[in-house]
Amino acid sequence: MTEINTALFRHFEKYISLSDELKSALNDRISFAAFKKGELVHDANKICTKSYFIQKGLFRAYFIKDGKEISEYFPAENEWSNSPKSFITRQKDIYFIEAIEDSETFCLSVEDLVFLFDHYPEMERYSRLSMGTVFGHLMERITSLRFTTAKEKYEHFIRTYNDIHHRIPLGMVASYLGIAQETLSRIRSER
Amino acid sequence: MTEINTALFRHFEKYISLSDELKSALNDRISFAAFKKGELVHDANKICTKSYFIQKGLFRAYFIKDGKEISEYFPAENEWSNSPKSFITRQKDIYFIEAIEDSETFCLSVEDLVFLFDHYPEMERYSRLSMGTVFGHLMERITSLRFTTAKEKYEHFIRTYNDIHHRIPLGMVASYLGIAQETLSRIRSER
DNA sequence: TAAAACATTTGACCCAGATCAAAAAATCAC
DNA sequence: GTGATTTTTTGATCTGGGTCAAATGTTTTA
Repeated sequence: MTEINTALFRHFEKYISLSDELKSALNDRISFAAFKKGELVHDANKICTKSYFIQKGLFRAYFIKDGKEISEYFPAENEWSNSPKSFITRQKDIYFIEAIEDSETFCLSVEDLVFLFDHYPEMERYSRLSMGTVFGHLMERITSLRFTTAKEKYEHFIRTYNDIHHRIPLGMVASYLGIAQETLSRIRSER
Repeated sequence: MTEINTALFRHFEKYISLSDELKSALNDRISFAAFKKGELVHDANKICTKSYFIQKGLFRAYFIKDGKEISEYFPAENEWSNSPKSFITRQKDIYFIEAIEDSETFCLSVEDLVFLFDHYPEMERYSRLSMGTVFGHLMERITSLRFTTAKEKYEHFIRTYNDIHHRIPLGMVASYLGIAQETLSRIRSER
């Protein structure tokens, strides 16, 4: 059991308790993967078969609309990252994922995850509970997108991405918020 | 096993297979509840301890902002309805739920659900898988809210709420979409 | 370290959709 | 069925923020 895995185990233990048996099953199935800044982690032209737990670094999930990259969200330290629909349904979806910083991750394949679900019911519980957390974030984001000015959207973003927001280039933040780059620049300058 | 429960069992069986044992456990714990049009199903001033599976009818989840009711979503036939965060965390949250039509539902309490999770791991799996579906809807909605005109938002709404959309009053649709009532009225008239 | 590539800022202009106001239509309650 | 309430429509006006264009700043690469 490496030093490295402790961050990941700690993450699981926020939701369930890990038996030694499950720990070793996880260890057997999870591998290490590093990405350089700008490197493509997942290509929308392929089916997403892997999920990455970010130990250090920062990713960006985005899709292309009218030839422009639209950022969808920014998976960071201690979060899983994949193309959700593609990963679950085993079909292609629209999302690309790239590393916006040099990153270190733990990698788990769908097949291995399915194996874990089938043999360790706690993993189902972990999945249910952790999805609940993300669920809440999505609902908050929907509310924030509907009845707020551009400035309020930006302020909500800063709250959500707390210590990460300054690591994300302005243009990416603008498309994440659904506002023009120029507008965001003006908002920033008047603070 | 009543005739009525078949709709609910069919719903579960979209995700997992139900053993006779689980079926009877569900039967023991699920009760029937009817609501009249306009009746409050859940009050934001209380903790949400029950989840309702709508067999017939239509609900609306909303919250109050600046004294006005903002519709969040419209749970309909063959869907569960509750105040998600309140139900999960056992704390108060901002959502009210009301029946916008005379409705018939099956009711399951948190305690009973927890019991089912603890004794039937398939239920954890059901929960994980069905949350995945909802997850996809939320992500689509986020995309639809960001880069679209009021008309496109309305068209996306009609696609999402397919055969239900004509049962929802205009004003509620407008606040769901985050556009002014007047704008929605104009969009409708020019179709 | 220069020049190419990329990201951010600033300026001018314009329009989708918000807001305010009031009429018309639909629904409800007695 | 009729008046009262609620909901929807229509009209007039105004503004936040989008778009286009160009300047400035910052990274990257060779």
